Amino acid sequence: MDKKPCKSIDVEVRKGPWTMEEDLILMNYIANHGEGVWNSLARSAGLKRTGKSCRLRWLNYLRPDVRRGNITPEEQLLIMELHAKWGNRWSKIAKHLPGRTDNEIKNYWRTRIQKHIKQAQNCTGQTAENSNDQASSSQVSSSCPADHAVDQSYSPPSFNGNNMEPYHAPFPTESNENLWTMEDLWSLHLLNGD
DNA sequence: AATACCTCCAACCGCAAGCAG
DNA sequence: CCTGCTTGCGGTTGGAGGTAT
Repeated sequence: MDKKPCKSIDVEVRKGPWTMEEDLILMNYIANHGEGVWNSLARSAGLKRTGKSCRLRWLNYLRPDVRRGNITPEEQLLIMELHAKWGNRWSKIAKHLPGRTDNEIKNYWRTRIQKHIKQAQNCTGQTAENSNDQASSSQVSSSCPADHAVDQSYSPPSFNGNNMEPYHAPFPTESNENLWTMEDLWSLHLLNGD
């Protein structure tokens, strides 16, 4: 893939966190030209990023319809349900959760749900090793009872027992995640005149 | 107050599938 | 049919921020 990092000139490729400027460039470019061939998009837009990186940034963060944080109990249930059905098919699962990205669901699963699965299993006397984190990746539901156990016995702290209470999704808008909010970006983008 | 540890998430990497020439 | 390129996906990692000691 990156076998030929530089076809013509040594174009240095930026990595790491995106800057506000880069975000704006990408947003403006897509607003004007639409999504397209990401590699050439990156070049034409003047971004020193790979097409992959641009695509990821757009899909996971910049898209206007993307919703981040604040996963509702309903969504959480749905994720668990679909994961029990399909395993780690994050993109497939994401399609059933409008505005959610596969990356977010994946992260959510790994950081929140999986943790509680382990805890639940420890409580029921199973060892964490038994359940082998990755078990779900390929054989998933069929051969992994633990995964089903998830559905029923796993009870996320946020909405278990007493009827799906809280999780009042504290994160207002993730505003503090980056130094600028999506609203900032979009208003800037509008100012820049699309 | 300092620092060690933990959690979470954005972003990168490698692989595979799809497609065009 | 073969080859190379692009896209999409899933796994993994690095670092920022939060919490505990």
